Amino acid sequence: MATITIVEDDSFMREELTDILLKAGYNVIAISDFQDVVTPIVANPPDLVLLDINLPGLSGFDICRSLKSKGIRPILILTSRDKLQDELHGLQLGADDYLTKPCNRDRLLARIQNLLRRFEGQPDLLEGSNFTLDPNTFTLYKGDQSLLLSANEGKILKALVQHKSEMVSKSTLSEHLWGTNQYIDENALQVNITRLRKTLRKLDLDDQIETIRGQGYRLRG
Amino acid sequence: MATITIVEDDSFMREELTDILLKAGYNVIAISDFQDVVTPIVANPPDLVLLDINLPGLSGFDICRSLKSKGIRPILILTSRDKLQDELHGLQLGADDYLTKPCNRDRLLARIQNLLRRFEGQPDLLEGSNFTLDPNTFTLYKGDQSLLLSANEGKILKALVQHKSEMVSKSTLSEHLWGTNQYIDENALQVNITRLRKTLRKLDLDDQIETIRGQGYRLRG
DNA sequence: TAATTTCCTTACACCATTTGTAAGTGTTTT
DNA sequence: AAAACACTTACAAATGGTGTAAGGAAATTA
Repeated sequence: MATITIVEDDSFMREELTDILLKAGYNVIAISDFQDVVTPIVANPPDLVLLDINLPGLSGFDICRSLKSKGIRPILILTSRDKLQDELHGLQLGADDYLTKPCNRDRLLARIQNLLRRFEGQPDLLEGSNFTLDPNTFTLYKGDQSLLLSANEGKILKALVQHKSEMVSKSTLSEHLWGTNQYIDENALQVNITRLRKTLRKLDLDDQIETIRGQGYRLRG
Repeated sequence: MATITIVEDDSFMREELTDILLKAGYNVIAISDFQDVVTPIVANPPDLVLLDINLPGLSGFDICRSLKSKGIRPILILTSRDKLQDELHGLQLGADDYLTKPCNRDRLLARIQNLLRRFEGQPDLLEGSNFTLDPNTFTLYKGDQSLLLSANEGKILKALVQHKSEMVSKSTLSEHLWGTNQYIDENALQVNITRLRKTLRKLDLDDQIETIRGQGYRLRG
């Protein structure tokens, strides 16, 4: 069974987490000395690290990246601040998922299960019918060629690929581009579609995006 | 012992590779049906894939990315074309290393050993004393902040971090920036150093780069 | 067919970023 | 004090991304 290391300074929280995980059948190592968190973890690499980002006097973010640079993954971040910013920063690199405290038991276990499953082999490439998209860097691949999409192109194509072969409404695409209900001229979307099509053509990807009149767009394949 | 899957259409080559790997103590699965390469590999994921990029009628690059999107890694590419371009493309995403045919036995085994060691946990973040650098995306991390460096800034910092606390000569840095012996005004390097320092200061990283008069620069720490 | 709606494309202007050059100032060494 | 070296600032050019506008193309409807 998988081993999970807990890094959490609040002793009550730490024991509760330990209890939950033990009962769920995981091996648990709880760190209680915060002088040097990284080396003991590296010395005995677990299958997952549960990391409180708010440690007294320490930067959880630095610990997170330090662990990752040593190959320790996945890392699930615990945070009491429920500000979106921090979560994004945590995910931006190093962390693989986050959770806000106080956390529901089932939710916690679900996330952990998810990460463990996912990290038996890590994917994170989206496959179209004729191409592959890295949704993080917006790099487009086909055969031995590759291409960096612009932000707008990437957002559109990502949305389309995620709804593989299903129609994506214009308003949905607008949200992906400019956020919810930030209304921009509808033509702006059209222009960006045109530009994406043009870019796709550079890799001989013609006729990938089908337009559904009055509704939205759809990826062919 | 680790399992290695071989994808190679030339039967002579395939048997030779199989032989070498078996004698080295690996479990070997050799694919001989090239109708659908990906699914059998996904069904039985090996610890490493040895992939000939020149398959008749197939795009080895597509296979490569398809495998990676399914979480199959590492992938070591075999190529008979010794063009640098292809190798770079192979590495750009999906492949984790490459090898040109015909290949030396010891070299092959060394590469494989390397990859297997590396992929027990994958790092690829460079750690400075106060910061972390992703040398691929040139993203700079410190605490909960991050920052995208420009190409020049990234190249310089990468070179400095790689020679942690050792001096890096101006000519070496020039090579990292503009390639070997492409002489550009020495002042250009100074300017780029200034810019990097300024950027570092945005994350409160002051006095990171020490100048060694008449010689070059050095990372403090 | 004609009118209307919807979509596509091109050109334009604006902005932000990156970068080498140049010139002047500061600092160290001799 | 002079020379050598390093630092900084400003400038201009190039590049790329973006929304807007306007006109043409295509599909739909009457």
